[in-house]
Amino acid sequence: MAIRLFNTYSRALEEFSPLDPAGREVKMYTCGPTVYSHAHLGNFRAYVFEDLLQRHLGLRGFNVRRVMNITDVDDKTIRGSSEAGVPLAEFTAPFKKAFFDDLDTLRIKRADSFPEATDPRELAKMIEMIGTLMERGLAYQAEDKSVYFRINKFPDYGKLAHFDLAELRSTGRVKSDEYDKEHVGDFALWKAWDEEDGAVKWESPWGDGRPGWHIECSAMATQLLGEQLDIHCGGVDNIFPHHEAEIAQTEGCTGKKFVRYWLHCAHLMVEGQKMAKSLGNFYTLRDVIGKGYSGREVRYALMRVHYRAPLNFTWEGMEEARVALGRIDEWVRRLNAETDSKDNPEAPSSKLQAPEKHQAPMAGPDFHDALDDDLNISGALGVLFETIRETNRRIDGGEIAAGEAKAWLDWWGRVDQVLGISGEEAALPEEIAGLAEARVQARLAKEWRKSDELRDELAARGWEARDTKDGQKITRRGGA
RNA sequence: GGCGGGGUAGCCAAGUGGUAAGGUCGGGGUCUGCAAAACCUCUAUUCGCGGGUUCGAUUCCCGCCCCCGCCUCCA
Repeated sequence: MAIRLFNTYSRALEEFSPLDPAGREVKMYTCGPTVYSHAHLGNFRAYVFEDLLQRHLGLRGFNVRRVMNITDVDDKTIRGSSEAGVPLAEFTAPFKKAFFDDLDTLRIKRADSFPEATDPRELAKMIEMIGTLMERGLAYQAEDKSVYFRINKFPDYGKLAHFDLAELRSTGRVKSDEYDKEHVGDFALWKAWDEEDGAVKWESPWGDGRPGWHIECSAMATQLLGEQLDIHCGGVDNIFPHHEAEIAQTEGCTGKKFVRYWLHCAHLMVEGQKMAKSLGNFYTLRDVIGKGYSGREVRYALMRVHYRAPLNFTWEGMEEARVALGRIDEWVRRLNAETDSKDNPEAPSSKLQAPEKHQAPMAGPDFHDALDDDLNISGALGVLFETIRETNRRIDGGEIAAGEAKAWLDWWGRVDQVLGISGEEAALPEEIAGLAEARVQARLAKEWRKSDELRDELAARGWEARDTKDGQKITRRGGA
């Protein structure tokens, strides 16, 4: 089954085929964070979506080369460093580190490179591109000394967002100091230095200053991935102007189609509104972890809604994620028990004849097929949970042989290559083991009151005691 | 005003021209010393509203309503 993706450019589902179908290489560029504070959950929704996309393409045999930029110079980083009274690089460093820590917490695979806007090599590329645009009359230096892109010279400007330039209407977000431009829609390629920038400046043919935001991505993408990309992702708020500008700049330089597939994810909402730093209604990953949730629980909560639908962040949703993951964990444990507990791993399980060949037996829709359809995660999770219920039912009935349990674990392994949500068995702390043993003794003595107290005690510490036909089982609940 | 996304059970959310996946919550069971887990079972005659096409529409067409976002540097 072919992979189909919704392309913002055409506003239609398109069958995915990379530039180089033979090599199966996919060049993917994803807009990264501006490191002036901690990224918020809305940002991470986008990164989790991109991670899911990368993992699914990987499972389908594509070799994804991904680049994610780090914006470490802009108005906000400059303001932050000046308020903190430290050099720009010193101000952004801890936020860069925090960003990578957060990626790890959410089990987001690292991109192949994370270029930074202030890297001299990247700056050189930006200046080179601006120079080319100047030569071609696609850019001009205004009276304020800044260099702007001349959108009237680029007929395709507006094609991605489907905007008619004549219809552009100001929303008051235009800064008043941009009156030197030929057209209100012209955007800065190089921003001339002014006093507020302090020590932050680089030399260029047009005087000291710093790069505009958009040129950053054009330069890094072409420098690291080439003039044409397969996939470019971001949040819907990047469609205009950011990605529109990227197309104009890049194609203005190369004359080639910049991106084949534009993918954008919808916003994360809080109480029905977009989560945004500018609105002050945002949570950072650290806020949620601080409430006792684990990275994989957050990952699941961000991933479980289709990327093009708005996702409302709620604590109820976090609880649901916790319960659902606990169910998956328990299922995996049971399958493992079915493979472990049999006396002879060579022999089929005691109970029934074991079929020799256990391809995970699915008639009907497959997990990965669902994802082929524009990352239909709900459909895919539906397959997973139906599988869980069915295999649990058969384990209850003693119908699963060791070989089949093993086959299901293999199936889960492939599924989790994409989901990245499997739990890790936490080692039993001595203290917990002691309480558990005391409870076993109490139960043997039929001291129910004492055993119930010990169960509560364990629960208070995040461990659950269950009495099964094979004796007491201690498992970690929630978290991890 | 222009351009998008969305409106399906308490909540989250798939989906198909033929009569509604899955998750979660809640009720009832099996099991258990009691629980928990797991499983079984119940919970939308109905898919924002009104028309139309059709033997039949949640699914196609037309009109309308509501929510959210973008419209120059927010993922």
